[in-house]
Amino acid sequence: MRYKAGIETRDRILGAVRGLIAERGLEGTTIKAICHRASVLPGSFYNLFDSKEQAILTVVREAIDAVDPDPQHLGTDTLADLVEAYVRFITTQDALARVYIAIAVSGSQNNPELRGRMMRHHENRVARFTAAIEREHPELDPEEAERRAESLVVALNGLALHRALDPDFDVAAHARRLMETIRVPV
Amino acid sequence: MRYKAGIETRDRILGAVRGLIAERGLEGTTIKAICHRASVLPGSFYNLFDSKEQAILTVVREAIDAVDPDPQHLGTDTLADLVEAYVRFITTQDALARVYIAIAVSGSQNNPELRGRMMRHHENRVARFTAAIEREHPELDPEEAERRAESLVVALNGLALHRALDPDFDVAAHARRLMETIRVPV
DNA sequence: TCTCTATTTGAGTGTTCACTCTAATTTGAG
DNA sequence: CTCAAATTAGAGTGAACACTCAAATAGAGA
Repeated sequence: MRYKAGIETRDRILGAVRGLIAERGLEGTTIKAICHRASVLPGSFYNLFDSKEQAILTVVREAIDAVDPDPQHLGTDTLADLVEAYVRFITTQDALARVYIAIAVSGSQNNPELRGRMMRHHENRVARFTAAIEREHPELDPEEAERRAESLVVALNGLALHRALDPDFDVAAHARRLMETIRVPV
Repeated sequence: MRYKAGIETRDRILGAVRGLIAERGLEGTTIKAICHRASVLPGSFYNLFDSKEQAILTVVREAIDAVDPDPQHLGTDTLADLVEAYVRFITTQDALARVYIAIAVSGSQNNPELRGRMMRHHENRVARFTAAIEREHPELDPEEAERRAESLVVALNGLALHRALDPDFDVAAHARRLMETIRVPV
């Protein structure tokens, strides 16, 4: 992939994967479908990617990164920012959110590398939430702050899960409720 | 299926499906694997089931029912009972819990019947939780009780989701924390 | 322009999948 | 004991899958 054409094709393929995951789920994302949508033949696909899984993981990585509103870890975002970013992710990128959950449940089972990646992502997220909570509630014991952060993150994932089942589920309202529990005195 | 042999074979097949889903997930639950584990040939399988999906759905129905500790709806279980039953389900039947989540995410997408079933199940569960909360906290506005019930149920599903990713996750402890938020004054 | 290599072509490979079909065997009610 | 129906045997079907490969083409540095 050193010529312009190759880069363009790669982009087209990743776009196709994104779209297919969104519209037909992981199951419907076959090589044939990807190639058709990207106007490419299997040979070209395998000239640019080692496997179908690699292409999908590239897109999944995007999904995981999309959860994070402050990739540079400036440590300035509020709890509300973090929650809002996740709610936006769930509601506007629900296909990617679905993939995120699907990977968490089935993909991580027999794929230690992927499981490790998801776990690290979770821990980073909890750390970000913990820091925000500590900044806003200095009166809280740091350990208690972390416990609340983890509870919140896990509960937010529950919202994503339920939203996958029910498109009318009011994620934002429930997220607001969850956030309020952080303020409860010890 | 009118002879004893047929009934036994059916049980053996369902046991195989249960075990395979537990150990290898939905993806690993193929006809070949089912038949091998149940010591049966494809012809026998299709003499008793119309399709692979039918056999899997039978097992999934079990999983859904297993969540419910009081099938007769006597209306006597406490909130702690309901939460504990779900925690036990998540921790001891984690394979079924995984299936439950997997179905919720991917199965419900293009299967309206299944989606309807899951939605009804969710609503029933929320109703049960609401009733328990109202019994224990008569001071709460009924609508507020229902909102808290739904938040709790959805958050509990988040615990199930995270437990699928991390087998060491302390579901019981987090469930206890979640339950405490119910007691928070308005 | 020449040349090397990236890229594309598209038929083809081997595997796995869910499922079928016919013939043989077993079952149990009458 | 009989016999119709239930059950089992197991090879076989066609489709879909991810992936490969040798040959053709196109692009960029020399």
